[in-house]
Amino acid sequence: MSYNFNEIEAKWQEYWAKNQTFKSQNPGETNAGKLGTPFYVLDMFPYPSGAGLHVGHPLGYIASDIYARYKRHKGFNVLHPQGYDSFGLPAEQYAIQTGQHPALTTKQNIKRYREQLDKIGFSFDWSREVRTSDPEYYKWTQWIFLQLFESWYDLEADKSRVISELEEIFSAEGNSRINAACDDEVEEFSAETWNNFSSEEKQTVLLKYRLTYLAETEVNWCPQLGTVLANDEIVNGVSERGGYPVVRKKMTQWSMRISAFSERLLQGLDRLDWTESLKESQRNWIGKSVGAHVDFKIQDSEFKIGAFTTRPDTIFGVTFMTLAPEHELVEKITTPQQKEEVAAYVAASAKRSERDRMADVKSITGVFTGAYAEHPFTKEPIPIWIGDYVLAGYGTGAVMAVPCGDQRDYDFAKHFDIPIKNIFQDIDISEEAFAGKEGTVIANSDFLSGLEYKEALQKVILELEKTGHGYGKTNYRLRDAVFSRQRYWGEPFPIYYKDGLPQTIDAKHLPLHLPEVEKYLPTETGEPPLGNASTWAWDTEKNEVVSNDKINNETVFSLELNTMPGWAGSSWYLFRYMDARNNEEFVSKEAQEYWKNVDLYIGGSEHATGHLLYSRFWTKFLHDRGHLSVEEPFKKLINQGMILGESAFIDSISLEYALKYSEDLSDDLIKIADIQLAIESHYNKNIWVSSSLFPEPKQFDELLEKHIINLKKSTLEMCDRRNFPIEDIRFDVVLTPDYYTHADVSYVDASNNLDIDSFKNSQQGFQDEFFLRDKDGNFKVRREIEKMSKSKYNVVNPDDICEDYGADTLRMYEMFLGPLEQAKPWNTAGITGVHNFLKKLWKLYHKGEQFEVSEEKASADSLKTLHKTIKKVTEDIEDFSFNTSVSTFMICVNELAAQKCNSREVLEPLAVLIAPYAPHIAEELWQKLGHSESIVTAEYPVFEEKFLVESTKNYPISFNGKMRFTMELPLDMSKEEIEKTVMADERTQKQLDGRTPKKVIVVPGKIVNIVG
RNA sequence: GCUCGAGUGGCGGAAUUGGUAGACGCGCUGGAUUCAAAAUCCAGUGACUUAGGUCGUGUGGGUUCGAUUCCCACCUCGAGUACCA
Repeated sequence: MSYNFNEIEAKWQEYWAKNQTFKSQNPGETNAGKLGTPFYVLDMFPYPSGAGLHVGHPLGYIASDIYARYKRHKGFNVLHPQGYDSFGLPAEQYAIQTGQHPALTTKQNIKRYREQLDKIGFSFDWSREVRTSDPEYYKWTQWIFLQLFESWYDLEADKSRVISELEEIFSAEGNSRINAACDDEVEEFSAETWNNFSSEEKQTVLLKYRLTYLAETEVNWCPQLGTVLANDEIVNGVSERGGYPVVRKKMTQWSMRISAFSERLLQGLDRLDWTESLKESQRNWIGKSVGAHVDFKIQDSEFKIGAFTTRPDTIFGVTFMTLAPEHELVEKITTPQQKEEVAAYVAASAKRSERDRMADVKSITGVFTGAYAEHPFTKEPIPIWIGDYVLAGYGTGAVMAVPCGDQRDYDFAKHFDIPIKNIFQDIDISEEAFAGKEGTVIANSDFLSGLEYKEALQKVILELEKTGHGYGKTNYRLRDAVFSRQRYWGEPFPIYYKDGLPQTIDAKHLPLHLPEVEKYLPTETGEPPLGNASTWAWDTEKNEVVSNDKINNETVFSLELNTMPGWAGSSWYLFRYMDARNNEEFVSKEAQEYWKNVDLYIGGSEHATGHLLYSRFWTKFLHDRGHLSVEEPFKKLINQGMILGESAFIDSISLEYALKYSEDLSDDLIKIADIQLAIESHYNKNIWVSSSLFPEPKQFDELLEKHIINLKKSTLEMCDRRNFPIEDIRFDVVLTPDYYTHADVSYVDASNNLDIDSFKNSQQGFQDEFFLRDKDGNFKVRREIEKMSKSKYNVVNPDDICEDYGADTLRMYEMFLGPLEQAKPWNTAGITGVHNFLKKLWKLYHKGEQFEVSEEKASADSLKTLHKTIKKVTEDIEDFSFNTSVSTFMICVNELAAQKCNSREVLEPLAVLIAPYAPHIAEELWQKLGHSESIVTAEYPVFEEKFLVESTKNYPISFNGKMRFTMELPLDMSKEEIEKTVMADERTQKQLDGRTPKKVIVVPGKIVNIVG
């Protein structure tokens, strides 16, 4: 019986679905037997795009599936769910173009995804599937939003607390003593003032403390997408999705006070088993810097400028200050003489997009305000400048410039001829600034002179605090995250507005369903798409959504028009899987305490500063508020490398031919033009050239010549027809590489030959073009590695691989390609090797067409092969080194085949061992071996050292470190005896050629090295 | 610029603690089988070579009896980040 993979795979996929083989039990749910230790394996949430899965997507899913299946064999109660991050931009963009409801598109895409996933044989527990766009799911996303709204951050206790406790504190002692995370411009008030506040005033103040708050902020506005974007959604100054320009704009937006968690998010990294590079990205993103805040009084003014610096020890080197153009004091302090120049500069820099600013980091621009600050210690006047190298969003938006110690300040000072004061002992700063810290001695600095960096740092902070000019401060680059999106396809906020202030809809009335709209575009007045909904008002008496015309601002109010961003739903989904159908809570306490958090998370590194940071933030928050027992969502995380596509390119050349006539005809321009036009219309097509012709110009010329002869012939014929004197026409043919284009890889075979006919028929515009083949009659494409994408025509579909080779082959081949974390190109060339291996495996259990397994004792060799394999494969799985375990299986099967082993004693454990990798074939063999239950929970084979014990070792004998020959020696032989035996060997004597060795190194069980 | 990775045959890659460099697979070469092809099986396959050897893991140095592995300097490529005071 041959290995009929299509039949086997369909059979077992149906069996698993029917028997719910991978359904995991929560405590209390189970009726039979004891649950194993819980183990949670999760893949990063897929967005179901219209393009479907390509072979790159399942890489991580296969790895996690192998691990999940392995853990089941080891007796764990494994939670391995899957679902869809189904809100998002692409479905909405598609809706705008086609009018099709994004819910419909999303549903179709999910269906396609599911079909593709099922074909690969994943062991997902589909009974727990979630979709973020499902009201039963987003009800809880809205609920979490309400919890955030009802919370503030106590920096003293380093913990989120419920907002009513803050109100109590305010009414007892005001806000002067409380250390809470809040907006910058909160004013101090006493308990008395607070208690006399109106309800509106109180709400306005509280909004500045809530963990999600409404405030006018500088946002990244993307006009093409019609929405704001978070910092992590912008790549190189353009939108991550679509690549559209992004500009700065002030807008009233919901934000998340993630900055309050900066330190905890940073510290928590040390306890996570994540890759160092990923942790490093998060550290950089959080961007902690320790230094001081220094206040500079402005001369002849009531204002002062606060500046953050990491080098307060260099304060005596300050020779100017620079403000960001957006800084609020700019307008107030600029002197009348400078007003015009400053206004022009501010206006100009406001117009520059983020991208322009990034593209142009080299040119130094700035303008003097005319105002002077006062040095806190020397009381000397310091000129205040503005410059756009200072970012409004970082620190206070003001820099105390120390040109001798900071290169940007140095360059700025040089450019505008501002003095540079050297405050470093024995350091030359005539060419560039000196940024060194350790070992530097401060000079020229009053009470800091003669001190080393560290001492100076401590002393100056002490002095600043003593004189009230500043204090030690830690700054973070991490900004609060903008949470509003001016889009349709997202979670609606459970918020309505009363007198311009946001009011929450009580949790018991959730979910607040996404309304239907006619159009998915912004309204004519520029409001978000929800502004198109006619039934989008909240009736506070009936507690339901009612028609907009009922709005009276007494009992019926207008609802929030923004929706939540994509990361809302994905920041907590891991907990929903634990208890996916719970209608009372987002997750039950028991279920969460049982599963805790994700033990193994596999996904791409592109989520480093988005999803992975936001979900850590929400987990910490929900933990603080007592809803979760854990503080981190993902214990161990592995980034799978991207599978790249091998694009196929075809190149075209153009023939430039000049027609030259004899003198007397040369001025007959009309006729020349006529001829040229005729030639061009005749040869008005691209000439595509096989890439095999490029490296060999001779062959190329030869082939081309034929072509040119035809060209000449037809030209001459034409001249003849038109009564043109042809004798004097000369052709100058010049070849120039013209342009290239992608050819769909599905028309290219493994040897890079293009199936020209199929290609011409499928891709528009090539029907009449000319393809120049090489002398073997082939047309070869040029290959190049690129990201796998539909637009590059290099997508390989996993369904096709499953069809041709089977899912088991696909699974093993993807693992065999190389280390999981490494990016690698997809190349089908090697897939036959893996497929042949599975065929060989199948054959071990068969004799001819018959299944046949012997009940006799296996040979010592076969048992050794088996146990060697158990050992290596188990170690490899634990290390996530799946590529080497595939090799190990190949070696195992090759050896067993050579040993002619067909003993049940070996073949039965082997089937279990390979089941995580190739589950379908393993199930089939398991059934043939006589088992009625699925192999999925079969016990994992136990490694026994005794089968590997050897009595001899084939010692490599090296001379000066180079291996020359090997010698079989007993392992229990002593060092001295080994040396004696080796020295006595004639090959040793031959190598030595009469010399006496200086030294003989014997490492028993390892090596012998003879020196001399 | 900074941070983190990585450089090994024709290709993907292996060598887990410093101990036989190139496992395993692809490709290629030769052979068996076949009318033929596919499939399958067997053998070979780092380079050079005077056939004894010599060289060989990005480059140059170092430590060591012994280095792909450890240390120093440099080069190249990839990823992330970018005026962060």
